[in-house]
Amino acid sequence: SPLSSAEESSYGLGGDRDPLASQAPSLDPPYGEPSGGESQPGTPLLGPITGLSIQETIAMSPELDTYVLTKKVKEVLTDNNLGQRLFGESILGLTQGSVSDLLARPKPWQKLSLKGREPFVRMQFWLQDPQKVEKLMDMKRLEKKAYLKRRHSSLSDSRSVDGGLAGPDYLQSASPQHQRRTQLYQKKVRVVLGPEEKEALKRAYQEKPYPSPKTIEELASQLNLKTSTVINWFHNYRSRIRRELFIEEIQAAGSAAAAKAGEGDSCDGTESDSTVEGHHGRHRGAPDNMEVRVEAGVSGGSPAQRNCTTSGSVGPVSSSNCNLFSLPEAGLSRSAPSSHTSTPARNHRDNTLRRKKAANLDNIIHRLEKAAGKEDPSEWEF
DNA sequence: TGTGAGTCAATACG
DNA sequence: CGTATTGACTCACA
Repeated sequence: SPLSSAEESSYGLGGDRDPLASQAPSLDPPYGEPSGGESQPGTPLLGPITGLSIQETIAMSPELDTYVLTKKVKEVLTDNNLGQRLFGESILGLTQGSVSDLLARPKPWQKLSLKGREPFVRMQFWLQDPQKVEKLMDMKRLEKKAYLKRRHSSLSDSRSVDGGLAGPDYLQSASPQHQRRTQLYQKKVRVVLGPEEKEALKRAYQEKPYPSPKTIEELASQLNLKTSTVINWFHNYRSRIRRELFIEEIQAAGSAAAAKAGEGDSCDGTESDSTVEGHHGRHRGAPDNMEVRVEAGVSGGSPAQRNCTTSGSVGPVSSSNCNLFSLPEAGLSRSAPSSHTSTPARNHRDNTLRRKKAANLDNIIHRLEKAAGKEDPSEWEF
């Protein structure tokens, strides 16, 4: 809501944190953005035509089918050999990783915040642009040219190892707005949790999705991790599991009635094209051991997530959850394709299942407790 | 202060 | 190389 003026400076829409925009040849972040002026009431335009600001455009945007949208985008990109990085940085104003994530598991439109809808609106506009491919290809060429140029000069310039650390140099000058100013760009080492640590955290999550500070401390010391790492892990895990549930909803709603999506998913991998339709390519692993599946559900009173197309989003109680009750089923980590057991501990699937069910219940309880504080049922948020 | 939503950016993977 | 994953961080909000 306050997207309006708030985060102008760097993040959000005014976004000029875009490395490419400021330095490289011309690449403006997303579409319009002519007003070079630092964010200001000016506000960037999204479409060439509309004279609306991005936020206005987004706010008015009709419901988009994020699943279909991303599918088309992926199609166009791959068909034309255009990478996510280029697309993300020049069209969406996002990094490659974010684009990958967005394209792989888009959240349903209704579950997106105003800000979260922005990338999708941009995708929509992009798809409508008859010259989308040409434009991107042009930028690709420009980049390559610039790259070769840099490379050439630095090579002949004796410094083979360009003075500035590896990586696209336009990224170096770009400031993530925070710790960058630190001395000599400390690469920021990423903590990588070991399999057993994750295993332990997942187990803890199963018992208590929302651990108390005390529990977190304990976990941290037991696993020899920083408290913040444990906290972050829980935040991320919860959030990612939630997203998987959303995706299940889409799939359930999409292919609902018909052949109830069961287990075997086989199916082509190249996609069919119809609209909704479940997306089978299952193996897009969810965070490791968490593969959520809709169990039964469908037929029941399932509100059938009126996601795509129609709008009948009338539902008084914003429900969405009969799927909350679906439980995750032990999944396999990608590292162990064949028969489970990527980790020793995974023998009894029953126990695991039971625990996951418990975790889901805890989750539900947690939400109910929060909702309990609200009188009007319409305020209940699950 | 804690949480969800969005992202970033390092790095694992192919 | 390009893509996928994921710990950490920023924000808005209650």
